[in-house]
Amino acid sequence: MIKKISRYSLQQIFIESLEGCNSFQIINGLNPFHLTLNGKECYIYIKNLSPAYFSNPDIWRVQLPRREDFEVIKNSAIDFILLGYDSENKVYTTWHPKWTKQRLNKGESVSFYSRLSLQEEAASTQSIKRLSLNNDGEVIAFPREQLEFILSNLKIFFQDESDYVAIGSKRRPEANEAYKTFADPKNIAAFAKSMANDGNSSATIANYCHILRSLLNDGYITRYRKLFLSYNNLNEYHNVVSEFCSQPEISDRNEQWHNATNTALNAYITFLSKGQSDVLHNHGADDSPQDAIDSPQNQLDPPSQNPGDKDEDSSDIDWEAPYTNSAGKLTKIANPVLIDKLRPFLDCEYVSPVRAYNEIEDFYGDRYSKMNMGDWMQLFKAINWAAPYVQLSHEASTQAEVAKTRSKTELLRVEYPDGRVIQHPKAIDTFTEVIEDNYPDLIHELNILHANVNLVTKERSEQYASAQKEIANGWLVFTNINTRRKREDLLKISEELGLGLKVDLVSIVTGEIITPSNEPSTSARQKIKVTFPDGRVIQPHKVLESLVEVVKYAGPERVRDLNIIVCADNLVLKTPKPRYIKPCKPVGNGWFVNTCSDTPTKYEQIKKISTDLGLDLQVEII
DNA sequence: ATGCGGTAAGTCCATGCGTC
DNA sequence: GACGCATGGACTTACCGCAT
Repeated sequence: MIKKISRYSLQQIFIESLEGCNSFQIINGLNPFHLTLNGKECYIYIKNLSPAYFSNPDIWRVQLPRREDFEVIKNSAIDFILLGYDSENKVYTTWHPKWTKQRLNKGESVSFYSRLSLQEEAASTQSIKRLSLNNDGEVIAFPREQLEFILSNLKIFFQDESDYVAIGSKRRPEANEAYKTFADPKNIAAFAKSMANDGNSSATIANYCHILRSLLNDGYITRYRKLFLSYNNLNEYHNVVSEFCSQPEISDRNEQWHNATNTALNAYITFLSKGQSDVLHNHGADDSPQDAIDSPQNQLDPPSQNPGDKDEDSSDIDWEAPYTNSAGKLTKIANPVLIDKLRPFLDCEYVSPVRAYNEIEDFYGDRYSKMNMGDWMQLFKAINWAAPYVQLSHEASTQAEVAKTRSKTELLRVEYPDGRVIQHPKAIDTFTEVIEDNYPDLIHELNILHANVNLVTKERSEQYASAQKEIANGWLVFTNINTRRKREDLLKISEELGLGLKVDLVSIVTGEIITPSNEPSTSARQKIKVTFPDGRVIQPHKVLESLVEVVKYAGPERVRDLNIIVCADNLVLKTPKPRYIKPCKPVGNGWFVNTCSDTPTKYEQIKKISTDLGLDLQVEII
C-alpha cells in the first residue's frame, strides 16, 4: 500500500524539490549525502515514512539504521538532517538535528515518529505543521515546496538552546546513568570524605555540601536537568556548570552560598568523574564535542612526501591527457603534485572536500570548466590514499582502465542527439525514464523478452511483478536485468526506433565513462529459447529452466528412457549423488533433472529430447 | 590466468511484533 | 503509546567450480 521509493530516488526527489534554488550543491554521497545550501554544509538522509503498525494507524515513522558510514557524520561538526518523505502527500518531516545526531548509530534502528494526520494537514494546507511528540521531541511536517525554506531556517524551528533531546531514551543509557549519579544525594557524603582526605577545611566542606544538597533538594538540578542530560559523561558536565550557575534563581543564591556555587559543582563533578574513571576511561576530557570540532584543523599537516620531489620527477609528464575524456572531463586525479596538495584535506580523519575543491580551482583554473563539484567529488573518492600515485605508462589507456573496473558497479548514461544526458544514481531509473520518454507502445511492439516477459507490457507477470516498474500510461518495464543488459536493450531500442541514443556505462567508483567495445549480448548470460508446437515461447533468464521446462513437457520417464548421460549418470534420476544434489532440479513425481552442464550441452540435450521423442520443438541459443 | 555460469552470502528496507 | 529488534523479500555482490 505504501509506495516504496528507493533511497536514490528519494535523493532525486529532494534535488527536484530544490528546483529553482541555485545555491545548492551536492558534494558527495548517495543518500546519505553531503551538500551545501546557501553557503551552509549539512548531511542529509532521507527515508520513506511508513506506518508504525501500532493500534493507532495515525502513528507513522522512519527508522534510522545503524550504518558504518554514519560514523563520519556523527563525528563531524556539520549538521545532520534526517528527512522522512511521504510520497502520497509529497510532504517531508524532520526532527531536531541535534537530537537526531545524538541518536544516530545508538541502536540498530532508531525510530522517529510522525503522524499521518499531520502529514495530510501539511499537504492540504500547503503549510508547515509542527507537533509535540510524547517523547519530549517535536516533528515538523512540510510540503516539499518548502524544503529550501525549512533547511535554511532550521535553527529557527529547532533553536539550539531548545529542548533537549531524547531524555530518558532507552538508547542513551550513558547519559541517563551519568545524570542519575549526579543527582543522587547519597554521593554527597562520599564527596565530603574525599574533600577531607584532600586536606580541605571543614568550613569549605560544609559549605560545598550545603550548596549541593540545596541544589538537589530544592529542585534546581531537576529543573535544569536538560542541560546536564545533553551530555553522556559526568566529566562533560563541567561544560554546563557556568550556564547552570548563570540562571537567575541560582545566581541569586550564590552570594548566600559564599559565591562558591560554581566551584562546588565543579569539585563535585570532578569527584564523581574520578569515581567512575575505571568505567569511563574511554570518555576522557579530550572527548568533548568542542575538541571534536577542532580536530580537523589539527589534522591539516600530516607528514607527507615533499611535493617538490614529485615535481622534479613529474615535470615532463602530462598527467592529464591520458585521463581526459572526449567530454573534456578528467577521469582520474593522477598528477602527483596535485595529489600532495589534496592530501591534507582528503586523507585525514575529517575530510574537507570543499577545501580540496578550492585547491582544484587554484591548480587547474578554467582547464576543466565542464566539470562540476560532483564530478570532482567522485574523483576525490576514487583516490586510494594508501597508494595514490599512478604509474603512467604508454599502456595506460582507457581500455586498460575499463578492464580494471569491469567488475565494479556501473551506472547507465544516456545521451540524446540534442546533447541532453540522463544519468541517475541508479541504472534502473535511467532505464525506465528513457523508455518512458521514447514510445513505450512501440517498444512493446519490439517484443524484447526477458524471462519470457515483454520488456514493456501492461500485463503483470506473476513471477516478476515486483521487477516490473510502472511508468506513464500504465506501462510496466521489466527491470530484473543487469546494467549491461539494460544498456544493450536501450541500444536495440534506439536502433529499431531510430532514436540516435548514445548509451554508455559510468563506473560508480571512478566516474569514468565506459563504452564497451564488445558486441551486444556477448557479455550477457546466454539463454535458450524454446518454441513449443502450440506456439508457447519460453526464454528464461537461466538456461537450466529451459531444460527443466522441456523435461517436464516431455515427461521425466520418457526422457530417462533416452538414456542421456550427464555427470556419469542419467540426465533424469531420482537419487542424485551428493555432489549433484544442488544442480538436480525437480521435474515432478520425485524425478530430478541434472542441470550440471554448460549451455551448449543443455541445448544439445533439449534438441535430442525433441528429436528422439518427436516433440517438434524449435530450440535456439540467444 | 581468465571468463563464465551458477549459487551463496550480504545488504537494504519495509513490515511485524514483543517489551516497557 | 513508544521503542527498537526481528523478520523476510528483493536485490546486489562475492565467491566457487569448471572450462578454456
